[in-house]
Amino acid sequence: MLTPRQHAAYEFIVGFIERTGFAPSYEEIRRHLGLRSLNAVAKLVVQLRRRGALASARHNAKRSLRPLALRRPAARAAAREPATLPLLGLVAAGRPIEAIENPEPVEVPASLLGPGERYALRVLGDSMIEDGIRDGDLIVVRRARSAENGETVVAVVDGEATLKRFFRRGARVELRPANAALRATEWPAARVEIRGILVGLLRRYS
Amino acid sequence: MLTPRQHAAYEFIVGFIERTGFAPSYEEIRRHLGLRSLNAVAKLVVQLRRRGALASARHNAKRSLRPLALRRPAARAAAREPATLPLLGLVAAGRPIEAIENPEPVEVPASLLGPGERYALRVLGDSMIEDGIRDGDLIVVRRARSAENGETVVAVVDGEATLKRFFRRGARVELRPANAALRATEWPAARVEIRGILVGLLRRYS
DNA sequence: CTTGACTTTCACCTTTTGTTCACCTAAGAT
DNA sequence: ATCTTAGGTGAACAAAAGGTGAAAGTCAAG
Repeated sequence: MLTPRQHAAYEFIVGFIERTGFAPSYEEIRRHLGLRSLNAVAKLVVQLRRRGALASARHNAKRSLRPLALRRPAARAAAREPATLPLLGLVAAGRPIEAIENPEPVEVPASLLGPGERYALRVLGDSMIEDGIRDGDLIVVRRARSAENGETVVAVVDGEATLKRFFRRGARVELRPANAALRATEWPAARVEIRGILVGLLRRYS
Repeated sequence: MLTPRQHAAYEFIVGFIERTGFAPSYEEIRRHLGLRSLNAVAKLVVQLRRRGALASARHNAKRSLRPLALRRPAARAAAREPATLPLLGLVAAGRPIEAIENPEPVEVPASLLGPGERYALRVLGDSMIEDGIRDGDLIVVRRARSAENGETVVAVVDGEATLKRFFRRGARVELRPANAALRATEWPAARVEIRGILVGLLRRYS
């Protein structure tokens, strides 16, 4: 549970993101809360992370505050059945691989469901390893045709499906892997077809 | 079930959270109940926790009162429910944190179930980030008292729960984080109590 | 390579708040 | 009658949370 101060900070951050599409800087939070020291903001952010209200981010990543869904139970729908999504194929990594059309159903928890059409993919390779997405993971994707900067998307370029972070650069689009060994690629926006946005991940250790 | 006094306190707490989004302090409860001593509040809170109306919290955590769904048994018999596991608490990272009692259920897909008793924990911090386990992830753990070398375990050392890779070194045990910024620790085997082995992971992007 | 915009950290201080100790009262249960 | 449990009073305490100011560290873009 948050303290009033933390709550105020959290509300501001969430609201800010909703209004502007990007996260506030510490300075902006400081001003809004009427503080004098950035350290106070930093400490609040630490608390919010500790309490699971904000996701932790790459060190020093700017404007990277991201609310972590601490969603309230929501009017639980009627008799729920174990929900399944179609496993549409493999999404790659270093070397993109085509998606196959062989929808085998996989069960996912309701917490990974939500508005919009969703499907599952198996991750192949290590291109997103620094974002904690590993070879063999099952990802849940919400079907979408556009994305916000920084979101992780399933995109098809020249018939090859990849999982990358999405950044719009004017008329071009950057697809950035989370792997220091790989380069970001940039394409004319028209050549990149977004197929969905990453919303969940399932991993099994055997 | 609850005594009238307990009920009054509980109602106030729940209402307060609904109104403000955060939990009341003991002082605020005291005022509302017309008490003079904080100790009276403390005792009521203890009762409410004992009776499963409130979740237990970290020692000294401020404004951490959290109502626990007092779900009545309902007809949960035959109806095939999505499988759930108890969310037993937080497992840390840099700074280990206590487990909570009074687990709340979280739904997991059948693929993460299997032989043995299993439970869920919320990951806090980045100690295992290089293994793709991130802050806020939900992990599924199979209860076990021993582990094989290299397995990722939930272990308790001196009352602190951590998530680490396990290695046996003769009479000692090495607990190795997956984070270059952190050091592996080594302990006499007797001091390390293994609580379970990591078998699954669930992440949600918001 | 430098700059500017940001995030982190350090040292140190104040306030808020949960916990505990000793002791008291009333109402049932044994 | 007395033991146990729920509720209370009041005071003291320790830890967590919240802050100030300044400095250092990072990273992407120019």
